[in-house]
Amino acid sequence: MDAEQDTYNPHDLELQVQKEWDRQGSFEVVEDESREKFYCLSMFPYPSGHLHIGHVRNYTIGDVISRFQRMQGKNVMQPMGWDAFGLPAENAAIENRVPPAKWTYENIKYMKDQLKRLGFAYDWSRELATCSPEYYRWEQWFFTRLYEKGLVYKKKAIVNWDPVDQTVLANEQVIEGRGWRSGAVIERKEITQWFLKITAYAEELLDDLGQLNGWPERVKTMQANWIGRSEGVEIVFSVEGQQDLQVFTTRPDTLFGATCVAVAPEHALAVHAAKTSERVADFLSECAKTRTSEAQISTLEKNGVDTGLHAIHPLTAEKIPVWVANFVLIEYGSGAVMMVPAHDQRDWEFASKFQLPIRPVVFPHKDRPQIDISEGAFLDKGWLHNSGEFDGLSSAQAFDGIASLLESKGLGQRQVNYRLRDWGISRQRYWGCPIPVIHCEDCGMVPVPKEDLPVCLPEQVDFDGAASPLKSLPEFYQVDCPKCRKPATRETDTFDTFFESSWYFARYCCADNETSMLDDRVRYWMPVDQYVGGIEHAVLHLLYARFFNKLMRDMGLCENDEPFDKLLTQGMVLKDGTKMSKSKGNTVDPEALINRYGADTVRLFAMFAAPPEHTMEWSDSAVEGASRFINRLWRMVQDHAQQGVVAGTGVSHDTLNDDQLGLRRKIHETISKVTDDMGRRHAFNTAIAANMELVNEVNHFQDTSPVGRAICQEALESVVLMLAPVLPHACHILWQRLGHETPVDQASWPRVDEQALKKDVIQMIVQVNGKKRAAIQVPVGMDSAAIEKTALGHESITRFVENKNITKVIVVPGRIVNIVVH
RNA sequence: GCCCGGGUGGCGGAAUUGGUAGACGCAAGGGACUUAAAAUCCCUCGGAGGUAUACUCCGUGCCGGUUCGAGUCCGGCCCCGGGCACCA
Repeated sequence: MDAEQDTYNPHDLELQVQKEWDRQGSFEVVEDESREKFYCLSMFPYPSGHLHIGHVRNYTIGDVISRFQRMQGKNVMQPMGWDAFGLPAENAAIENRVPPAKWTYENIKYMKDQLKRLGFAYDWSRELATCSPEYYRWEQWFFTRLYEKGLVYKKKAIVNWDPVDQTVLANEQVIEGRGWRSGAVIERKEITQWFLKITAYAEELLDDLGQLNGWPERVKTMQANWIGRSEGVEIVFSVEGQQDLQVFTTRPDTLFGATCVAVAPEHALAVHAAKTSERVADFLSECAKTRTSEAQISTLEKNGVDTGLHAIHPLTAEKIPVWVANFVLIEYGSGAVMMVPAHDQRDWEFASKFQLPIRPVVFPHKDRPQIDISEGAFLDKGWLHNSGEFDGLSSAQAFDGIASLLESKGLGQRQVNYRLRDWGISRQRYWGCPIPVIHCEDCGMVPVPKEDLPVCLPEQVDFDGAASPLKSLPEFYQVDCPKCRKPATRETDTFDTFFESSWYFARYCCADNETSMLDDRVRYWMPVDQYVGGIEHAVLHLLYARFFNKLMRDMGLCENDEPFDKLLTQGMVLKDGTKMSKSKGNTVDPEALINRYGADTVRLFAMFAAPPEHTMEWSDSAVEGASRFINRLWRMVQDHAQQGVVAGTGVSHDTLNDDQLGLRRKIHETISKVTDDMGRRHAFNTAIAANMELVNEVNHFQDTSPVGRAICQEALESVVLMLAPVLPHACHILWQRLGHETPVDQASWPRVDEQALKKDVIQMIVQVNGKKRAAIQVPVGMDSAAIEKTALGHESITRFVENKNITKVIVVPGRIVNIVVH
């Protein structure tokens, strides 16, 4: 062995090992019914140009899990691809005068190289990019099938409109109410858009959360709240001289307290009122200047204006005013609410501001209609008063009674409402998948037939950023109607990029199929066993992907109900206390770290710094320690190997001395802990810490006898195997040094030797009044009474208990003794 | 504003089921080796008192509660982060 190989030189070594993997095709997999499969997927990146540290964290987690599962003997598929459509490519096109396609493909090339340098065990033969026609043709086809099934429709929706650039802006492009390029004040504008009926699946999407046992509770909670199922009543208020007004409420028991009805600024009634009232018209144009996002709307000061119209209360026939209010959302329910100021805080604030009557009808006491609502509304359920025939009933009884009465009069209907809205998928942008529809004057909307797909996005375009170039490309939009062959117009909107990321996980199973979207291989690989990605995707992406999976299932394209069996939501990597993003310019480029320390160090650091689900604040000072550890392990294995490796690690347990037994116990305690940490808990940071502890112990173990060296070999082999998922390059070489010919990525995970774990005595802590006062050594299996006696006999304990009354002694065998005195 | 998380030494974090708070590592300080530096090795390292590696008290964002025992459970607050439907 030459001296040069004795020093750890990550750059040459990593390149050499990566070449070997490539040559062997180590991570290319095929379906094999005889083996248990494991599909490990990390959320694919947007090709922004460079990997940032959040990617490194995400993909290292996925890679460690994949390599760990390989060592458990599973047939592991870990693919990678590119979420390649999106706004940043358009921004770059404007900035650098380069077509989005060119920019994107160059980024992909660069980032793929970066991923390879990190040594991830990807099956690159399955690589896909969503901006390639081979990929998006199938979602175009899928869309046309959904259209046939009636799951797609058009309706008007509000967008951010830049009146100077004459274009639609994304929320992100609106900076403090102004267009990011033009600086013009943004307006709300209604335009016709395509929608997917996700609400038709609301119930199943909610119910099936119950079978996702491998998902974090918090993600399921967020999704459940997002879907927002609520049971209530849709009530009809007739309006003088107008169409009836439908109002949904979850609190029909408060109906007698309704003193006003409010509609959203976009509601037909409001628009009608504006024709005759200048005040209403002014208010609507004021509202039209506010942002479209819910976050913005909800922070607005509550404001409104009386339309002058009156609604008829369905049960009392009282005339109550109809207002327009800026906090009523047109997109939720019917865009109108009944206001019950006494029992809804928002309504209470509104009524207080505009001196509308506040009429309490639900009270905390059955017999005593008294309540103080001078400081705020009474939100709890209770007992009804001032409610006609329903006086004296509980809220629950009144809910039923009032609902039934309204139904019998044809003035209302029990209804389940969802907060979830249908998914608007149209984008008035260039760099996206063309929506495959043709508008024909005679035939109406005509989906592009399968044989005409894909509708390719022209890639050589002039792009100035104002409006989509597709709208000025007659060769793109001037087409013949597929039905009647008359001249017609092609849709120039593209899909929301979430469309692409909603099914890529299935396509990886058969990325090479040129004749259909999915095939039989999906049945082998799906569902994804482990999905890894950022917590910021907890609702939107993960909900859309679940929805698409159900659509695909209902079309017979796959069998599984849910796409992701287990989910690991990786915490954000923050820089300066906030999310890293290109637009904020606070990203950390891991490349410099790889150049300086090598990929293994970067991987080790990313996994050791924090548990995967934690948010972590970036700091580069600790990388040094990760590098030091690899060097130490390297030297230890080299030193050991130089004395000659020990073949076979069989040692006769009965003949070992205490130190030897101690190290063997440590080895197997570590294997036991690390297996659990990596396999079940995904606590990679503590798994690494446990290996570091073991390495420290080996370091202090000075036994050079044949038996001692055999145990040393066992320890080093265990560490190399357990760290191979994290440090695949270094461990590849170290495993060879320890005398193995089969590469470590094909080795089996070490097994726990139960015999080595045996202990004769254990330590127990003795407390007095809950404070630690002593530690005692007791034989394993000692009964509680004997433990108590030992504890009370300890000199540090007698000091604390003498002259006091012992009221209680709690003994938890194997854990603790607590003596209660006073 | 609404929904979901988080808050433990100088720093990242550990404590898995309510049972020894601070594992492992970083930074810092001291020492060994070296002509020197780097690397490496050894020691100290939550705060206060104390000669002390004896011992005592305090200590997990704040206030209160449950319990023999609370970082962990419950109630109320404060601060920070994520999402809020056209960033991905």
